[in-house]
Amino acid sequence: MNAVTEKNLSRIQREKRGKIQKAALEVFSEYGLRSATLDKIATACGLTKPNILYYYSSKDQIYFEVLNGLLDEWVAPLHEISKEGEPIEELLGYMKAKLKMSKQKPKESKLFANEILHGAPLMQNILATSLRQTLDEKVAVIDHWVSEGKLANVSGYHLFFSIWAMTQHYADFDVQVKAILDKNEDELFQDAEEYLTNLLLRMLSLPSNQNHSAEPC
Amino acid sequence: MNAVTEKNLSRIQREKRGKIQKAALEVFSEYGLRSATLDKIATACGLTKPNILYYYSSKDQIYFEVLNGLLDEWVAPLHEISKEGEPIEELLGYMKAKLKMSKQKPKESKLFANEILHGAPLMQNILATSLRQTLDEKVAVIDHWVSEGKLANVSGYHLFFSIWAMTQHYADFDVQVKAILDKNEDELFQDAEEYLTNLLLRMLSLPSNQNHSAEPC
DNA sequence: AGAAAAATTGTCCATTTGGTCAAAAATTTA
DNA sequence: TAAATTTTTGACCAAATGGACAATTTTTCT
Repeated sequence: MNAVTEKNLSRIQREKRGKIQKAALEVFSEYGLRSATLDKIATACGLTKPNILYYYSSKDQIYFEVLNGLLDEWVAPLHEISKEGEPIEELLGYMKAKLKMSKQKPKESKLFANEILHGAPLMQNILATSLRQTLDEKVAVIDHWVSEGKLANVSGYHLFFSIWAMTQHYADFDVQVKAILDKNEDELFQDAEEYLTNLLLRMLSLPSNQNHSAEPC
Repeated sequence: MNAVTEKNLSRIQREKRGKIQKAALEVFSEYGLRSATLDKIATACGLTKPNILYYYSSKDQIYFEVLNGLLDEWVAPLHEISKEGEPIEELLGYMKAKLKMSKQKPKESKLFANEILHGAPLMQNILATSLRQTLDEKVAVIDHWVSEGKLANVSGYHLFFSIWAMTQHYADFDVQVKAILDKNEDELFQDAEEYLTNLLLRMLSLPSNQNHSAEPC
């Protein structure tokens, strides 16, 4: 019949599952898996608790679905790093993409942060296989750039760790950031981007000659 | 009578409260406030649940005491930054102190991270007053160094954010880091320190002349 | 030692919460 | 329109859990 609709779900099913997932993201990202209650999710999406359980078999399953549904999107910017591109440009672009996600998707960021913070019981496998493999590839690209003399000599792994840490910090610890800085969000992220751009430029540029022009003394 | 013992607690009280706090740190840092149960804490310290409630009036109070008991220690390295010292040395020292804490006190780091991640309901006040004030002072020091030409021109606030983010990342997201890198902890933190030292050196050194010696072309 | 105070515990309770289920309501299909 | 199917819900249950409390044991003090 309706082989076109994704996963063969009826209109109602797609709508309701969507509502539930959206509400679940709100609640899980704010409270974490355990503190989030089905009642909170139910209230947030205007359904009753048994109705939610008609669409998902358990609270854990909702959590799993939400987490998994966001995973690809979350890792996507990493795939955009191109071996063919200009090294520093590529890495600056990656940082900016991650920072943009922190600004526009803080709930998602917090959801992942919370999951990893508590041992990543549902993701450890993915981290150690899929993410690790992707990262290994990108680190190889960085090593290549370094060996070609297009990039200062840095550890690719730690470079990625620090980009993750610094960009996600503005989402995950926004309460702290906002307790210290009064700026509005636009200003804040503008400043952050400027700061991080400068940081990466200094970090990644070759020490002797900035840019490409070697200018002998 | 025993006016010397801190807070006038008996030997037994000091011992038991210590045990409870230690166990509570384990459990709270692993599970978070809500998922942690008094039974888990009781098991972890070898006491019964009612016995714990003899020393602390509620689970929330235990959490509050643990968090507060660690706060001073947590912020301490910030106070060590001296206006009189050599700027880059001071900031490298701060980074190293924070990194050392991530290595030696990952549970504490996770406890704070979790608290802030979920809106810092018990700390927002402290963040916005005490921490903010201390940080303002230290940022003023950095601005002073910058204006004196002893440091590259960077935003002090964002510099601190990035140092916090990068160092605490190795504790808070250790599961992810370890899923990606096989190194043992000593190696890992050794590499991290090297990487971060390099990063800060490049970030903070004045662009034209490294070190202090201006060597005209 | 004996009394007083402190510490410990077994038992119990109320609330929260994930989940069940049968019945009712709404929707789709024939 | 009537039957079949899907969706929704009110009522209910069992387990988990924070906490109360009286009784008992241990420690301290005189």
